[in-house]
Amino acid sequence: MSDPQSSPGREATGAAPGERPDSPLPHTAFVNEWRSGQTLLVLRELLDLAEQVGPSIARRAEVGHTELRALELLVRSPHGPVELARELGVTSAASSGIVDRLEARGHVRRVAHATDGRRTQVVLTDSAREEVLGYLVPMFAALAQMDATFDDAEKQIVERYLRGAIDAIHRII
Amino acid sequence: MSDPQSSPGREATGAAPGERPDSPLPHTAFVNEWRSGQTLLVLRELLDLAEQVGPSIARRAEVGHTELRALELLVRSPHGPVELARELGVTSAASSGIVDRLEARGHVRRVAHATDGRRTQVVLTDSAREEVLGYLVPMFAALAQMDATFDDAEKQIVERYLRGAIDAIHRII
DNA sequence: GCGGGTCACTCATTAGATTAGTAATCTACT
DNA sequence: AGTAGATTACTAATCTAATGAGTGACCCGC
Repeated sequence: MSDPQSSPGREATGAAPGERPDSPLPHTAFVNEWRSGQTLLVLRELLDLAEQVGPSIARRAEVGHTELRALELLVRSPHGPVELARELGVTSAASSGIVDRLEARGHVRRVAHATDGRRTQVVLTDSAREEVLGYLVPMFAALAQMDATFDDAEKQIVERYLRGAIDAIHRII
Repeated sequence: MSDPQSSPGREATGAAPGERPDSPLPHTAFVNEWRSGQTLLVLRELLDLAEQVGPSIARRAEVGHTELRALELLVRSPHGPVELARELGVTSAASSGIVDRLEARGHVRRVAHATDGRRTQVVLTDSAREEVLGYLVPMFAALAQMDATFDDAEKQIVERYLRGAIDAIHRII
């Protein structure tokens, strides 16, 4: 997500001896041409920042990055280990380890499923819920406070922009 | 950053036998009270999505997540290994390995620094620059296209919102 | 009541990070 | 000019968290 604007390591039309002077490096050429607007730059700054949130909280909470993502899922509702694995994009073997580590730290409990003897429900403990939310709530509160300074007409414009950004990102995901 | 809205695993005022009925779980209570607006939900959807971009591209490019981040930095300008380590938030030992792996795949070259005998410049090869930009350009192009459908007054509102979001996130980072 | 599918888990291996420590080189001070 | 302290790049040993492969328990439709 970093800014590909300008590439000091290479001239736009630079050519090594023996190469054709305008050798086709289409993406490089495209990016060198490109001057994006202020709003787009701010959006990209936000997207870059968003990538740092997870790892940063995980460090402070002293859990792995994937473990934090598991905790975030578990804040919403209990999941089985395999279900977690699917949502996290890891193997069920990895998920077993994730639940082991979270259980060892007292963040979750394994509870047998009521009707299906194969299943286990991984349930967040109250203390873990409080801790996870304790990390997230300040951000959500600050976002809500910021959001409240916009009237409905403005929010509608912003929402259209944000949905546009989501669609754009979905093109490469 | 998944949605902490609603917590089916626990009643808002639920209390285990022997506990005080309204035991203080302040963050949980706060979140249970909270109904956030549509725009905020869309913003959070965007932030969640942003976290997936890096890993998804790294998978396709068949490089590690940190290696991709290094490549993104190197698209902008050459860096020394230690400089990379600082920007990536890893140790210099890890950075040595990152550069090793990128070099082995032909994505970067190590070039001796012109004046400082201690230093190495890690330089992106043209093919790697093209490849990295090839993954990013479609998204940037789509974002620019979307951005172009907004007039200046609208962009100003959006920009204020985005800057507000950046500030909010910075409170917990 | 059997067979295919699912779930949770274990084991061995691998990728990628850490800590600790080294040699080479640069820079500031006397 | 000589030297002390910083900085750079790297190596070695170790740790963590992932993978792939495979196991046994259990569910459900035929």
